[in-house]
Amino acid sequence: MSRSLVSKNSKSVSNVKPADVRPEKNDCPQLKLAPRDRIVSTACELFRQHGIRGIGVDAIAEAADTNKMTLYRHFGSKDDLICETLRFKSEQASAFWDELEAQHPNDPLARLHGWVKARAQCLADNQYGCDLANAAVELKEQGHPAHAVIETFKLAQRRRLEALCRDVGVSEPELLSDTLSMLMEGAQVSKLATGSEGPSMRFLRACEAAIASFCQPAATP
Amino acid sequence: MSRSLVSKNSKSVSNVKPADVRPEKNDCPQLKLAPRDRIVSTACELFRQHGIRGIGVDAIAEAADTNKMTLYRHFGSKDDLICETLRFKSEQASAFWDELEAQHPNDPLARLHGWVKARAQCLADNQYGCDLANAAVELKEQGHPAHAVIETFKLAQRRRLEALCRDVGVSEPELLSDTLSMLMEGAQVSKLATGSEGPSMRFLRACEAAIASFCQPAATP
DNA sequence: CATGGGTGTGACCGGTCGGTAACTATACGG
DNA sequence: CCGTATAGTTACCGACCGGTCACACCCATG
Repeated sequence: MSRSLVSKNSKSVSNVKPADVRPEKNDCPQLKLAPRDRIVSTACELFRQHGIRGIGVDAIAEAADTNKMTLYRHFGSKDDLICETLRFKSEQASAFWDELEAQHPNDPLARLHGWVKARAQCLADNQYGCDLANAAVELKEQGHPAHAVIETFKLAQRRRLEALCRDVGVSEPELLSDTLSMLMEGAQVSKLATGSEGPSMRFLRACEAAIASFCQPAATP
Repeated sequence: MSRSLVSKNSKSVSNVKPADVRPEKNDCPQLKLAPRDRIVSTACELFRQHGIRGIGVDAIAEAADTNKMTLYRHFGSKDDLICETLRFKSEQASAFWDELEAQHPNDPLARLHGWVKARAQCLADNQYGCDLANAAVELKEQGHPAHAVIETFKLAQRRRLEALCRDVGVSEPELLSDTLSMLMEGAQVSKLATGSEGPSMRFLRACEAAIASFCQPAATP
């Protein structure tokens, strides 16, 4: 008598059909952006909601209020589109850093706390984690062009955070920077896996504690 | 003149065909375990390598040196199999905790450091991160039975780590526990996204620094 | 030797995938 | 007003997906 001979016909792993997406077509009318831009931003959203492998090009095109042919005229393949959406997200993140710098000029510590606060807010706002990191998890085929985009993005983020920690004048800026990076990345995936009542609920306090401990003259006795 | 009209016919998002997997069939002969167990452990490995959506039931069955019918006689659906592999991994993790307890009886602090060291080793050894967390990232369909398995697992892990921190007698055990959880989760996905030269390279030091700072009477001035 | 449960085989199903072809409709700049 | 470029439409392709069927097989137990 073997175990688990139950629950047939679930189908929940299969992709999302165009019909499931259509109702959201006009949620963000995007006021007649160029088709290409509509496709990119729609793909961003659908990749994030359903996963890269979980949504088809047909559904993306339809949700973007266009069609597959037009999509393929702008992007040679789905992989191309994936890379483009990741680059798009990269640029948004880069803009966030510029904004942060503008908000707290000449005050690195305020910038660092601003960073933590913004990340915590972002964590609370969306339930899908970092698109770039999720893509890295989802796309296992090594050599996939997306990996280069992801790595470039993560490297840039790391550099900026490390530079910020250095500007604050903290002891061991690389260690603090990488600690904060891991806390952030971990908070996002943890929220996906465990829900908002999991470890991620203490993300902000964990970051502040880490920063405080590195601002002390030395944490070792 | 629009951008990126290049690179057609990549296909790298498509699933792995049985033929691609067959050569590895005998890598781990598993010495004629029962078909059911061969399927579970093979599925574990292939899910981890290719992602849950990236491998088909046919390929799993073939790699397990059996066939699709037998697979479906033991597991009513692919989703069933997914859940079973996640439960399998959960049990392995649970066994790891027991082992840890046996290695350092009556010495919570050694146990905590042992945990960090083991996690760091695991991080160095495998390149695929936490299977349960990866599944959470990959399976966006809410209501998927795997989510319950994942949540149960993560909850158990969190409880054990928090109990350990409490036993150590640290200040704010929940905060340290969740900090370590996030560091670990973050290190794994960061390694996937950024590679082994990214933030994850400082995972061990980050953990030790966190523990040290919580062992101080107080980190706040 | 029979019988019956677990296993292997191969064909098959409807559906979706990523991607393409051929043709039409629209917009815009000269 | 025409030519060109872009966008929309429909149908199609081969491949693969998760899942099922009927049937032969093996082998232990009675």
